[in-house]
Amino acid sequence: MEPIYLRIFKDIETKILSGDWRPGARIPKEHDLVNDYGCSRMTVSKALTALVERGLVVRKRKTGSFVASPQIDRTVMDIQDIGTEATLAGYEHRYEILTRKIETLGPVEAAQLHGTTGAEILRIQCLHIVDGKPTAIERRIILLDTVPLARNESFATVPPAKWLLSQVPWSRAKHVIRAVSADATTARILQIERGEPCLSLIRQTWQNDRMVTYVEITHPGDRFQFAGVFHPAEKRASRR
Amino acid sequence: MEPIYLRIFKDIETKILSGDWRPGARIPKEHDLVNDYGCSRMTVSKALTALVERGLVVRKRKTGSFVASPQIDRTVMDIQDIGTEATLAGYEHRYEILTRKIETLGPVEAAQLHGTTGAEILRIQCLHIVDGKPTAIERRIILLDTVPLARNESFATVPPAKWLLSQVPWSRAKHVIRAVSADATTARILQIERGEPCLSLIRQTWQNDRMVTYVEITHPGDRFQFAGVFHPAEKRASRR
DNA sequence: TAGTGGTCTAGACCACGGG
DNA sequence: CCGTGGTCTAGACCACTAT
Repeated sequence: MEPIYLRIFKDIETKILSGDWRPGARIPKEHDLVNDYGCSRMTVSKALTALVERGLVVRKRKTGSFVASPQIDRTVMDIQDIGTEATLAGYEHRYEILTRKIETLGPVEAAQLHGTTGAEILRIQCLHIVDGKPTAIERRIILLDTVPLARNESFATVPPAKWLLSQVPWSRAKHVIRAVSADATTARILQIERGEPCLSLIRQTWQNDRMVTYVEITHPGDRFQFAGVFHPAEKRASRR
Repeated sequence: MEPIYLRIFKDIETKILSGDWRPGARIPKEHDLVNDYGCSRMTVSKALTALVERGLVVRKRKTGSFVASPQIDRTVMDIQDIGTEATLAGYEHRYEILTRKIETLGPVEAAQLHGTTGAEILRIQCLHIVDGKPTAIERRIILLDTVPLARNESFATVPPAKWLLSQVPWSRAKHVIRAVSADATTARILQIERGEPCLSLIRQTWQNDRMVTYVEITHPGDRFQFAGVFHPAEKRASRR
């Protein structure tokens, strides 16, 4: 027999992960959940505590409990949004859209991303400039089937990463970090020498087994690093 | 007034982090803690649940609760022990000690590591070979003040990372990941061209504000990457 | 002030697993 | 078997904060 608190936990988790309950939405008050499930308030509380710990829920006295805002990377390392990060670190940040076009996914890429050949995608390239220096190239694919609203979004004012966070309620992500050589194009855009080492972060994101986005962010090796302080189970990380 | 469960949590946490209770040690049974703190069993249980969640404690029915084994990186990414990882991935792994000598920490390095000039250290260089190919150079400093037993350890059979995990009960760690160019020495040892991109992981570890070790692990960019799948708050990560 | 979550109790029954 | 943790109750009082 499955524990009641786990059933409550899973029910709410499902509602949130599926996007049924959007970030900021109100979660039934504890008293109501007690009635719904016919259990004691401690049991409800245990489920909600676990949801808070999982980062899906925030609780506020007097006002109630709410669906938290998605923070895919909080568990790993905070590379979610170069702009926000740079600002926090006290640097000026801006970005330019280099290209933006709608295509269909070719067979090679489809295989590489475990996606579907022919799926309609939005392909974007951005250059991020921090403190006046080119700091990252962002090469991104957004699956228009999963995020149809992207079709009409120019990304002129809101960076793709930030915009996506507001559109897709909660996600699963895969990260790969590599060291690569700058190819000719990359070198020119980042204003470095060809062959210089670059730090490459690839992130692929899904919601409910539907791919949301695939992005490769390439940083000059000498202008970027990932850093984090951790004591076990305190998950904050930062980058410089 | 601090909640009782938090007080219990902190008391036990302190005992474990300080090394007072070693990994595997028995934690007082819930009934005893109920008596010690004069509270109900639910309150004790709440504290223990939080300790499990933090990774400091494991609980077993009938047998009791115990101090967990330290797993510094479980919260971040599993790069703790190249040998174990390689074996898990199905590759053959061996390593060679290149140098091993006792020195004192010079002023430059001391400043860099926020350590004390003149502190006695053990300096080790290892080469890790996975699947027959040089895969990582490990350049490590161990503070002999903090880990005196290292003085007599040859590391001929047990890699430094693994040995340290067994010696230092629990730690705080800082990680930095960078892309760097292979210098002449590194290139020769890793059998790559000079200037080729390498992935560098630096990890500095403390126990109770005393530095334990500082290590830089340098991988050829084309033979190594960090990868992880995460859905928020499920912290498993792996590397290939 | 009133509504909400935060904590706590003093029991209870059950599930698991070592002897 | 029986000791241990796993879960649960039906209340209770308190702390915080929006109104």
